[in-house]
Amino acid sequence: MEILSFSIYTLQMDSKNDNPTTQQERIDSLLSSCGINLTKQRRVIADTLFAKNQHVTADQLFDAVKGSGARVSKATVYNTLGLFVKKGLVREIFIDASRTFYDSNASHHHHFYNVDTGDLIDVKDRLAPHFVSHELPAGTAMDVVDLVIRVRNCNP
Amino acid sequence: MEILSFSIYTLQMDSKNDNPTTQQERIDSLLSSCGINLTKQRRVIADTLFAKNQHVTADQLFDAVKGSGARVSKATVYNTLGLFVKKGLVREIFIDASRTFYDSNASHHHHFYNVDTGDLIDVKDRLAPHFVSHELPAGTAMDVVDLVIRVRNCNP
DNA sequence: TCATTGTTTTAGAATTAGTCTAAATCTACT
DNA sequence: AGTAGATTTAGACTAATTCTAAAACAATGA
Repeated sequence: MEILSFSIYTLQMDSKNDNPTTQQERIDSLLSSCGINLTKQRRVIADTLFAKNQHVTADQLFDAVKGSGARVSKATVYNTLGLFVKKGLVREIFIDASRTFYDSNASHHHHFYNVDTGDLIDVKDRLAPHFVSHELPAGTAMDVVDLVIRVRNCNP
Repeated sequence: MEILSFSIYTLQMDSKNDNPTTQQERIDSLLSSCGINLTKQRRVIADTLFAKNQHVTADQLFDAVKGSGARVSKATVYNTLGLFVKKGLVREIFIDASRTFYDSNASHHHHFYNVDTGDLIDVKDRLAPHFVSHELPAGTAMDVVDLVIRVRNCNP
C-alpha cells in the first residue's frame, strides 16, 4: 500500500576549486557540456546566477546582470532562464502565482517558505523519494518532486 | 539529524449524506460556521466549487458559475476564492506561474502533476508530515506542506 | 575573406492572470 | 423606513511573461 517513502541523507558539500580553472572557464564548460552555445549574454547571465546558491526571480537576475555593467535585455534573461531550465541547470520553484523563482542549485532538494516574510530557504537535509512506479498514474514516469514547507512567523 | 518523517495512512472516506439536510443547507452551514456572511454569489460559487472534489482555476470556476445561469462577476469569484482560502475551505495549488489552481478538498493531501498533459490528480494515500519544530527556521511554525510529484508520459 | 545560413538578441507590443477602484447594491439593525 | 457597513460590479489597471519582427551575431564553407 505504501507508495512513497523518504529516506534521509545529508547534503554532500560541493568541493570544487581543486582544479585550476577560472570561474569563467568553469561556466563555459558547464554550458558547453549541456550543448548550449556560448554567447556574451549567456555567459554573464550564468556568471551572475551561478555565483552562489540563490533563489531569484527573472527580474532580480535582470537587475543583477545590469548592475554588473552588461547590456542584456529582459527578453534574453527570460529566454536564457528557460533554456537553462530545459537543460536542467536551474530549477523553477512555484511559490505563488505572481512570480517564478529560479534556483541556481538544480540538485534535488526542498524548501522552507515563510509566508510572512517571503523568505525562501533550502531544507538542509535531503529527502530522497523512492516511488514505486506502478503507483504513479498509469503511463507516467517520475519527473521531479517539489516539496515546499510553508511556515509562519511564531509571533507576528 | 532527521528533520522530517512521513508516515502513511489511508484516506478516510467522507461518509456524509446520513443526515437529511439538503446540499444548499450544508453549504450554508459550512460557510456560516466559518464566519462567512451568506450572499447569493457566495452560495452559488460554493455550490459549484464544492459539488465535487476538483482542482479549478478562477476562470474555470467563473465559467461554471455563469453556466449555471447565475450572474456573478469575475472579481467576485476572485474575492470569494480568496476568502475561502483565508478561511481554510479551499487550498491553493501552485503548479506553474501562469495560473493558480483551487482545490475544493482542503484536507491535507498531495498531488501528481503530469507536465505533458497538465493533469492534476490527488495522491490517494496521505503522507502525514511530522516536523520537529526546532529544525524549522528560527521563529517560525509549520503552516502547510505542499508536495507535488511531477510526472511525465512514458512514451510521448 | 566574403557570402550564406542559422542562431541569438533586442525593443517594444501583446497577452493574461489577478488586483484595484469607486460607484451601486445589498444586508442587517434600529 | 433609514442608516451604516459589507458586498458586488464593470472596467481600468498592474506586472510578469511571451511574442514579434528586425537587427546583430556566429559558424561554415567557397
